[in-house]
Amino acid sequence: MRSSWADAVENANSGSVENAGTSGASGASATSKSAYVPPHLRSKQPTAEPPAPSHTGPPSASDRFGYGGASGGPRYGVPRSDYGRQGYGGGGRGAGGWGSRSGGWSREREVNPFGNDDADGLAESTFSEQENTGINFDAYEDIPVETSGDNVPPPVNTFAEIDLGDALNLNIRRCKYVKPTPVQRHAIPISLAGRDLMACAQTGSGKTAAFCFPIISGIMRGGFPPRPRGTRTVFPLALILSPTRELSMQIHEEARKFSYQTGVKVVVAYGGAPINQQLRELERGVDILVATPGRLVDLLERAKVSLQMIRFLALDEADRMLDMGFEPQIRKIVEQMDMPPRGERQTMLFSATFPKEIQRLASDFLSNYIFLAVGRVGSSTDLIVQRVEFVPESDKRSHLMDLLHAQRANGVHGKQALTLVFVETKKGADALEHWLCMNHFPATTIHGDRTQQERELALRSFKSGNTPILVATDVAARGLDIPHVAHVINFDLPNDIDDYVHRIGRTGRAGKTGLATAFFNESNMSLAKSLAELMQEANQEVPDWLTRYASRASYGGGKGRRSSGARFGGRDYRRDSSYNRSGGGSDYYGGGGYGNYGNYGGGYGAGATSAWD
DNA sequence: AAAAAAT
Repeated sequence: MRSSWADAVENANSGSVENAGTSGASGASATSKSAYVPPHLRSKQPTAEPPAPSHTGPPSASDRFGYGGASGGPRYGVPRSDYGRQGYGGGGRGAGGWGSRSGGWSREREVNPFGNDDADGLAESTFSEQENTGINFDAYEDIPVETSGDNVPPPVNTFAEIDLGDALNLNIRRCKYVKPTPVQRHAIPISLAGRDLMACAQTGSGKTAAFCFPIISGIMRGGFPPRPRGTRTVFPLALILSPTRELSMQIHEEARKFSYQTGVKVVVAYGGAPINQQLRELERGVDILVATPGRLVDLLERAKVSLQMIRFLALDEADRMLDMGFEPQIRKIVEQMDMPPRGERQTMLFSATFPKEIQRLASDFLSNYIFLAVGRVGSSTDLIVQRVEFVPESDKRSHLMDLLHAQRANGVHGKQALTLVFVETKKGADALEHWLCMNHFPATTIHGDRTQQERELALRSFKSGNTPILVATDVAARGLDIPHVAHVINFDLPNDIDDYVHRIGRTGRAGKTGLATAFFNESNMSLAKSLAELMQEANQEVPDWLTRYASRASYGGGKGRRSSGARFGGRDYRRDSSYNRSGGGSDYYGGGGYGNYGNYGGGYGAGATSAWD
């Protein structure tokens, strides 16, 4: 019989995971780098006269490797000499203390992104407690972490240990962040040291701040180049790419808070919305550009945007950005336009999952990078109760109805308990939404066939609790931070276990518990093995019938053991024996290209042990 | 086979 889902959550097994220390350094040897050449001194002639930097530009390659690159020994804590140090370390000047913009758009009045009248938002009562963040800080203990790479900078325990600057520190307080999350503790020092980074961490664990803080801080330290004259082309200093429009919007909103009154301007550009308004925003000035790939390519081809001045590149949901659908566009943006090559810019890749083959592709964009894997808040997926039920295709609707009725009966619905239902197709999403509405369950839907307006309306309506059921395709699977999602239902299971991981990650966020229910039937056999293993590793109850399906050889294909590692995120592919045997960097795989993607099930089963096994 | 991402 079925117990209520609320009971299931309550009875969640919250066994703790043993804490694994950071592992020893291994991985790629540093490759030699040529000295940094500012964009305006490079041989390639720009389409327009680029701005002359008011400083020495991005850190030189040798500087970038202050944590033990090719030559320099460890230089922990040594201040950067190439950055103007006036105001460094908190000169008490508040906003703009590090690098005041010499011209351009800093004098424009900036809208308070915190949405309150208390522009400072610093009344003691509001930032002294954790309740506003909704983050369960107790769950932060015993988070397993793995780092690898050369000379990994040590993590910090408090924001105070990091010198991000007065203006940014003020915004951290305004955001009511009390202490850094695990991914922030590790990733921020790595980024501030100028190192490239590949990070596995769930969204909702503070990932956006983990790459935004170093970018904002780095831009302020580096100083703002004067605006170019005689051209309408804009030259952002940082680029953040994400796979969906809504995620780009979300990152933009967060980044605006972090950069409030720092003089750092954040602009977002994505498709489905009028380009003219985005162009106007860009022309008013941009330091950090948040974008989806298609619209950015459009802007680049129209020469509205140049990437010549890029100092920081961040790819969110990096494994999706490098999969079959996106890889050509990303390569075009990163390798075939005018962005400085790896080693000259600083590159950060973030995702909750990082299959080995994708890591190989990603290493093309990185230079002597550090790999970081951080467990979820509360360790792994302990905070999500995962259930899988055998539901024939024809019974799915009535079964869904049963679940929803049970929730309603338990008073678990409305604003505080949203339900996110994933389906496979856009048509299926529309059909299910319609059917739910007919049956008096207020639902809406989000998928790629809807207009951008409809998509945004649907998301707002869901978030507000107005329509507490959202039927979604995979457009909503990644990155979206929707508070109060209590239940994720995989009405149709995805074919890829990593997609499953991202989907269920929409609940159980920020240290809260959640429930994930999957409808499994004959058409999901290819997922049986990986799903059973994933649930087992997350200490979830695996039904016997699923174990039986999983053990059948004919169904055991798929990916075999999870490519992305056991409990979360993944493992540095450079540490695999095949890599170590090659004794080289990514060049060894130069001819590998993308062709093998999808075949990476074999080959490393026994070798893919994790630090927590 | 599907979804996402430019017009």
